[in-house]
Amino acid sequence: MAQRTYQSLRAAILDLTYLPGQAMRKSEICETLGVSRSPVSEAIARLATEGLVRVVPQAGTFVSLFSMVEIREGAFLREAIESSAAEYLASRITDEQLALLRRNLKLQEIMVAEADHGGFYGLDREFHALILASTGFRKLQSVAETAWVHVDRARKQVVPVRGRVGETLVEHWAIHDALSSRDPVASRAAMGHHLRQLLAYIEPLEKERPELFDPD
Amino acid sequence: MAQRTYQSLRAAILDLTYLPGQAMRKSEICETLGVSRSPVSEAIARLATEGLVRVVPQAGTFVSLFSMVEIREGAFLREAIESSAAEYLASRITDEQLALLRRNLKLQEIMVAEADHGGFYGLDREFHALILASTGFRKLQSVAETAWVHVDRARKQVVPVRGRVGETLVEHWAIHDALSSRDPVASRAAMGHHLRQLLAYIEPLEKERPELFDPD
DNA sequence: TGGAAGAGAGTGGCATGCTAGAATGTTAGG
DNA sequence: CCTAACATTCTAGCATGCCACTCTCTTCCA
Repeated sequence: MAQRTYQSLRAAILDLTYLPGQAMRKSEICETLGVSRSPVSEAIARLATEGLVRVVPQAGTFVSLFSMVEIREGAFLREAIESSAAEYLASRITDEQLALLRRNLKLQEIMVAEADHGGFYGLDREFHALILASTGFRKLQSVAETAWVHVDRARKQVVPVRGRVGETLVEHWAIHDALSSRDPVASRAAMGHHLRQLLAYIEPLEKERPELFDPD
Repeated sequence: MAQRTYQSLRAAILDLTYLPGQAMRKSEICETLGVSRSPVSEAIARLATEGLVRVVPQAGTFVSLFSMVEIREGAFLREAIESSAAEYLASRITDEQLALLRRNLKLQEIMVAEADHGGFYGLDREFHALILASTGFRKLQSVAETAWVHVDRARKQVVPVRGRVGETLVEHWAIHDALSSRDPVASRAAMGHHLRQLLAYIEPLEKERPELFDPD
């Protein structure tokens, strides 16, 4: 049940139900979720290790502000992980795994045609998860997701405004093509290029919404 | 003070004071460290997220067995992170940072000459920490360390037997040289080559001490 | 004698009282 | 009117009681 409160709080932070900088009152959370302080404390401890909240002893826990340093760091980490995964996978990926990728990409094309951005976003996540899962390493996805969490929180502030599903789809196909031709160098390059795109969309946010950011 | 018990337990697991598979009794830990169950629970929760212990609800907490899959995954992750860091750093590293690396390497040479393996190991860690810190990303080191922890636990079973400080020193210098010549490709290659060496020393352990391993 | 069922001990997880310290609002003094 | 010190109120963190569940050892029956 601590797991449940953890996921609940995490989701609330990511979709800005809890605003950056806002205090998270344990007593409030307890009565809202109908649980005791123990599971809430454990959940907050996990959120603190992820950097989503900042705990000040004997004072309070606060939702972390956006930090351009942490966002860049998260982007760097995910690029390091997924680019290496693509390179590693190029010489090992099976035809079945490639077929799963193609199936996912076909669905992405439908979502683009129907302008279903929510559906596209889900398939985007699944596409990257498929690639990481194909390596056979089980925890890679959770590490990448943890690294990515700060980028993702900022992305939600930007992407509804400036979508780029068309370009994203092309880049996804490029990754698939590099993998299917079993070219490690091209696979790393395609994945790296793809992941570097988003950061350019996020950078301006610091100037547009400075109140959300931690003055590093 | 939960932090203190966490570090204490973590160290005990890493140097095999707690053997793989052994049960960790909370009550025992409480009276040993003289603390209550709350900080112990929090520490164990953190260890569980790192994969160092396995918690079976209402049954017990057990030190994780070695797992060749997790060891390979940790090695993959660290290579992904540090190789990318080396590539990233090649075009950004300052002369001061290079000087710090050189100073560290000079000390490593002394340790090799004096056959002080413990001292060399400490400098080895510092060398890699220096490189990660030079990127300006603050959490990189803790992520790499968390990823590496399973490899490190296995390493301690091997390296006292089969040291390779001489070869390691040569590889460290190669990394430094690639960085100082500001060559991203060579830097990534040198770091990747260096990190891939250790795994070859660990692989045989699975056959030598199968009782320590989780039959994946 | 073997196997299964039951009783007991032990475990992790949740709930809750308590304490030390930080922040804020108020009051007293300059 | 401003400043500084104090008191009140809040917080996180630790200690501890309680409970539901698991495991093991013993006992009883086939």
